[in-house]
Amino acid sequence: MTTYITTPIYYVNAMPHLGHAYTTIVADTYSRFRRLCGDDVRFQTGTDEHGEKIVQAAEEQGCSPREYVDRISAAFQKTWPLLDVAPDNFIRTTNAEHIQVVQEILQKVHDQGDIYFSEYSGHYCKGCERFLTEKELVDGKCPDHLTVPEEISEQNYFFRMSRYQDQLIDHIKKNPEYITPERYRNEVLSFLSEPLEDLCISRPTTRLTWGIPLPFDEKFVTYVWFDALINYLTGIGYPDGPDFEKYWSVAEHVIAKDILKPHAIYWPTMILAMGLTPYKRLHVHGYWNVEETKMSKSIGNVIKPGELVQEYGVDTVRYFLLREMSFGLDSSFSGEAIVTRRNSDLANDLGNLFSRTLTMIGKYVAGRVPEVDEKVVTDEDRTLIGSMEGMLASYQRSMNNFAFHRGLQAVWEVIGELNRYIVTNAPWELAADPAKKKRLDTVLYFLAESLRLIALVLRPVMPQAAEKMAVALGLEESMAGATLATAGRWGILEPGTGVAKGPQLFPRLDTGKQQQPKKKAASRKIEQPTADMEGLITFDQFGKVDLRVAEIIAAEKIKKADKLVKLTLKAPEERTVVAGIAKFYRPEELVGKKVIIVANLKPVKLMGVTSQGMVLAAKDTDEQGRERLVLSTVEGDITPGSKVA
RNA sequence: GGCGAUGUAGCUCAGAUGGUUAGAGCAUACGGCUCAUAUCCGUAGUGUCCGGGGUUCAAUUCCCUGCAUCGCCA
Repeated sequence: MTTYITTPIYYVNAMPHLGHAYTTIVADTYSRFRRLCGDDVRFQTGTDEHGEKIVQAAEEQGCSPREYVDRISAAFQKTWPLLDVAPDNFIRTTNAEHIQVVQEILQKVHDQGDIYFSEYSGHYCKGCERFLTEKELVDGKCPDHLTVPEEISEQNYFFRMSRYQDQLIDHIKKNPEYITPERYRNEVLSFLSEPLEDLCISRPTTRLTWGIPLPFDEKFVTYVWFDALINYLTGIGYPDGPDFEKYWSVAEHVIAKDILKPHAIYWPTMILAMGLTPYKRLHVHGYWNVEETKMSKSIGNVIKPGELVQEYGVDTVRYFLLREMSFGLDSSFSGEAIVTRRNSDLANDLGNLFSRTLTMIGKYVAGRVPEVDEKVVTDEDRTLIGSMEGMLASYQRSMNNFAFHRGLQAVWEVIGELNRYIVTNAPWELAADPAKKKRLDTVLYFLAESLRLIALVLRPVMPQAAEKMAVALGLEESMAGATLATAGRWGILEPGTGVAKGPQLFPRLDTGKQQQPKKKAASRKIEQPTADMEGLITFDQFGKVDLRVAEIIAAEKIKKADKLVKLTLKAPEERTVVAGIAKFYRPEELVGKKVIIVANLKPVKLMGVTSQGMVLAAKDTDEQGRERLVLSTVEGDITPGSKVA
């Protein structure tokens, strides 16, 4: 498979901030994830460098536009390695190749009649770099910049976006995943339900020269979108580069919600006008709210990615951003939230799990991965393998859908399970008894192998921590080219592998608050049955459930309820039980069956019928997603009312 | 003004084409363990599931309406 993932190219009127960092980390993580899946991946980011604001900013700083954009673009290029972001290509709209391709495309689209010349006038706001409508003005001023717009009459070139409107609507409707999450797809469709206006794509050179000249009229330069969006094509060698076909057919764009319209409307219509196939998916994310206000360049509460990394570490920053934000929604950002995530998820749960496991392998089995003895493998062990496999599946599904928070949640669920596994198996007790050596070996193998899988799936999110884990587990070389197909299975770790605990993976960070040592409370014994771990119950607890064999002596469907059947049972007394099995059994075929019931369930009224207990049944789903349900019964003849235990 | 989204524990959020006792993490209290990074495990909670009406045997879930917040459009 092949993957082409892009970030927007960032406008160089501002230095890199949290918003840029998030978008780019998302794209980087996805690119690493697809590589982990074995894909041929191309990941591109870059800078957008033309326009009026750039000229202004350069003037303010007393340098030429060229010097200015070189400097800011360099700042972006220097920022990404700090975040462990590794694009395959960094494109700049001032590149000669890009400029040439933009001009070729403009000429082609112009030649086919999709670009026309027209005159209009209006209130032009320099800050917005666009004309404002009367209604947008507040007291005659631009509401965003609080300045009075200039009255300008201008001739310009327009792109016939409207010509491709129906084709675009059709494409979006036929491809539910074209724009995700769904809320943004709906927003675009709602916008498209009104006729589109054509798009102004030029600026006269009398007003702006810092842009790409129109090939068919040298008195004009291209204005923003026809220049910027085309980077997605020029970056992979459009029109005839060898990689173009390969990557364009699978192009996926990541953007923040503020540039939804250009990416979901302008860009696809441009693509259609060029005669290309639309990109594959557009992933739209929300904003980070900082201290209750939106991240904005103009407000000034800008968070510098480099400083974040310096303070918390790159892995923590990446983990936090991906874990904390539900992709598509807004989230709030605070140092306190980062520290909480770092300490509880990374230091306490993962770091400590890793540390205690490696220490025990060092102490109890001389630092070598031990062998599993099949004879001492328990049901709990098999459940653990199942959990790890379940985690791998749900992780992959979530990462593919850009639900990074869910993917990480799945990983942390098994981390919790492993911490419980250590407590229930208490390797320190096994180690104290030489007769339990094989069990000890098996438990430690299960832990090490689970950690190997965790290190594998964390690679896209926290490359450095995952690498440290791999090194400590003695598999740095075999990890290098590993994919989920080759290494994402249980039982790969070789017994005998030398394991060496390194420094702490994630030292705890100071919360700022003084940690009060917990005072020892007077111990006080309360006798009560307690569960040893979630999901397990004690024998006493099990003993409270009164399971019995019951014979169905009558059955009738409850009217107006499509799932419910009223059963009369002999167990041995007669009782009424309502069961939700009407979709799977007809009443007449139920009579005479001996089923297993929970006899001491608190009675409950369903559809006006009091149900005294519950019938046990097993349920699954076949490959078509159809549900199947089979009643639990007993093998052989036995008196109704017999206890099941 | 039009369209849409959201409103669930102290905080951040899951949730079910309507069905027993509404969940998770963080925070809090208590107990246990000692392999581990003052970590880990267990137990305990608290909820007008935004308000009001309707449909239904049954609504946090469906419908209507109001309020609040947010987004898109005009």
